[in-house]
Amino acid sequence: MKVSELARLAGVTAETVRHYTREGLLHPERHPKNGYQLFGQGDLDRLRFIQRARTLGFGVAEIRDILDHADHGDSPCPMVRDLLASRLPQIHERIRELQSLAQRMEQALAAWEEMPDGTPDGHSLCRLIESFPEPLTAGHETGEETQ
Amino acid sequence: MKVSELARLAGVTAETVRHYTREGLLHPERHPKNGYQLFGQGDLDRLRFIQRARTLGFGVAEIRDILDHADHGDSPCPMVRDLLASRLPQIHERIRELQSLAQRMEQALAAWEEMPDGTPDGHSLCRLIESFPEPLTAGHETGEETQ
DNA sequence: CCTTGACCTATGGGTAACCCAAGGGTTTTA
DNA sequence: TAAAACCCTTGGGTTACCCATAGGTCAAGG
Repeated sequence: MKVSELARLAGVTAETVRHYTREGLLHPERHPKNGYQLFGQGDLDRLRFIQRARTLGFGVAEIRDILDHADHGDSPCPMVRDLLASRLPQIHERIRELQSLAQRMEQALAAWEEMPDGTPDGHSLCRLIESFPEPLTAGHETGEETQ
Repeated sequence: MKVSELARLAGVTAETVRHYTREGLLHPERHPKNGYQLFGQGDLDRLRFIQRARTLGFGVAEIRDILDHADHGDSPCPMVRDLLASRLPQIHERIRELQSLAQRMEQALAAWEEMPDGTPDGHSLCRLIESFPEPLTAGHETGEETQ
């Protein structure tokens, strides 16, 4: 099958399939005449594996390593377990950060209700933000907010 | 003060200060002789405001809009409130996703313990992942309460 | 005076996992 | 046979920065 059909069967875009192929997760054959990528049933299984691994938080490069191991006949399970175990605390940390963020947002919205309406003064920027606690400038602990 | 001093006072890197300046969040003067960026106390306040807004989940472009409004004498508070209100459900959704992810990871690690050890067969990739449910393109599986 | 080292500048490339547009070839279908 | 539909590759965009490079500037010491 060709790119679009594989993509449709797996529920992703054709671009995603091409992306995985570029990144070395899929190894389609090429039609000798027109250069089209040709996938088989195994590639569909492989793509579904990729999707499940993604939902488990694995990155594309990690999944490539896992698949490479498996392609060499090695069991990737120990690698998978180690990756899972090392990532899990980070996920929990991220959850805590987001819960804290949600709490701050709700707090801000609640505070808004009780404030002198409008507060259209150019002096202050926005009390809702200005009155918020410092983001812990001094301590600088682990907890970069990026994504 | 110069870039590094402002950065140090706010607890960020000089690169971050330059980044915000490039993105139009800060408007330092320029030393006419050497072109150095010159910041004042107001810029420190502004930078702290930016930091607080970031911890509330605002993006750099949004903060620029907020600051621009304020610079024009308009109260940015309605904008802030709307942004907050529209983003909050997404944060909660993201939390749910991550909790589901953590749960799947823990489930996988627990399943590992009970499996026939090693399972070093090249046929299957990794049962821990293969036996997992489909990503469910648009659904909430075994959800969990947050709050 | 001159060098060293710390600081400044602008530019460009990298990150993660894709999405999208452009330009051009191929296959299918009406 | 010609348009519709699909394929290819290349390159640029997304977020919020970080880092490397090359070169200009400044304070202090020898």
